[in-house]
Amino acid sequence: MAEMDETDHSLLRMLREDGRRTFSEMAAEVGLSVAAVKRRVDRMRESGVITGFTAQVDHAKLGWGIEAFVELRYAGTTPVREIVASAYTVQEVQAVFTIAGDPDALVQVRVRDLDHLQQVIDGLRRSGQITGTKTLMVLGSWSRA
Amino acid sequence: MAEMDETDHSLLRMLREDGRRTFSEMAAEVGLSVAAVKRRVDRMRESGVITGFTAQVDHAKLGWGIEAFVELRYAGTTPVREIVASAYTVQEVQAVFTIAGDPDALVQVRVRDLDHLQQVIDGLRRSGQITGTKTLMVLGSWSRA
DNA sequence: ACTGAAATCGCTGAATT
DNA sequence: AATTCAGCGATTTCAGT
Repeated sequence: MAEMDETDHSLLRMLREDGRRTFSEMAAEVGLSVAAVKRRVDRMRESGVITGFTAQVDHAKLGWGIEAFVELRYAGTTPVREIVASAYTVQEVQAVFTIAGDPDALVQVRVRDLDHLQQVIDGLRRSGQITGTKTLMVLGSWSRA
Repeated sequence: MAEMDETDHSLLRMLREDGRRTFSEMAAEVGLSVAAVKRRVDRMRESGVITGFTAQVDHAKLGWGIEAFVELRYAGTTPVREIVASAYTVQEVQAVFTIAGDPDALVQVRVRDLDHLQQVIDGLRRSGQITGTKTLMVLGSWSRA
């Protein structure tokens, strides 16, 4: 677990709110020099606390308006790495969570329309030793990020 | 739905891979001038395709090592906005997805340990007209981000 | 819509305390 | 571990095409 003081937490919060905020802006806000802020952010990257930076995208604006979670149940003999690997081969899969208990995995997918969702679910069913699925269609989502 | 050409998609892909990539780098890669690239990225922000930029964080390195999804079922009379609002009052909630059918909502939480998880689930149960919960503990996760 | 140039502003590393 | 400073590179705006 990384050593982080209050200033580091402030910088991290600022970068989560706006990943392109400049070192100068942040330096003014925390009351340090630009070089000191850069050093701290570099350190958070090196220690692995910050794993990267990314643009946040409104997928609906790109015509991928449908989001769903698919609960997957696998045959008892399926190893975890195979569960993940098989789900991941489906391009529309955004994230895979392996789960303790039932279901075995929760897969987040993003698709253009319901036909497309049907195809993706079929793809998931074909991609491993799957014994059952349950699809949770997302009506709305709110994220703290 | 926003009008995006192939160049826009390339720029968007680059910014999803590294949200702090410079305009100069991207300009070299797509074969346009820096000013043209800036104009396109500005346009994607204005049109809402890009909603922001953020730092990606390894929460386990900060001591928040446990992730879970909690399926929530509400009393039939509960309006959606109240479902979201009540779940959101719990600080450890990372995201709320309202769902068509059963369950009514899927809530992603991040906590320090199992005691903490217990408290968060109790908090969720208290925060609205909840008739049932089911917790899915995440063992591992892989994201395309 | 893109280019190129000019001015501004921010980043980076080295020397210093 | 923070500061200051100097050199360099990136951003931003604008006139021209």
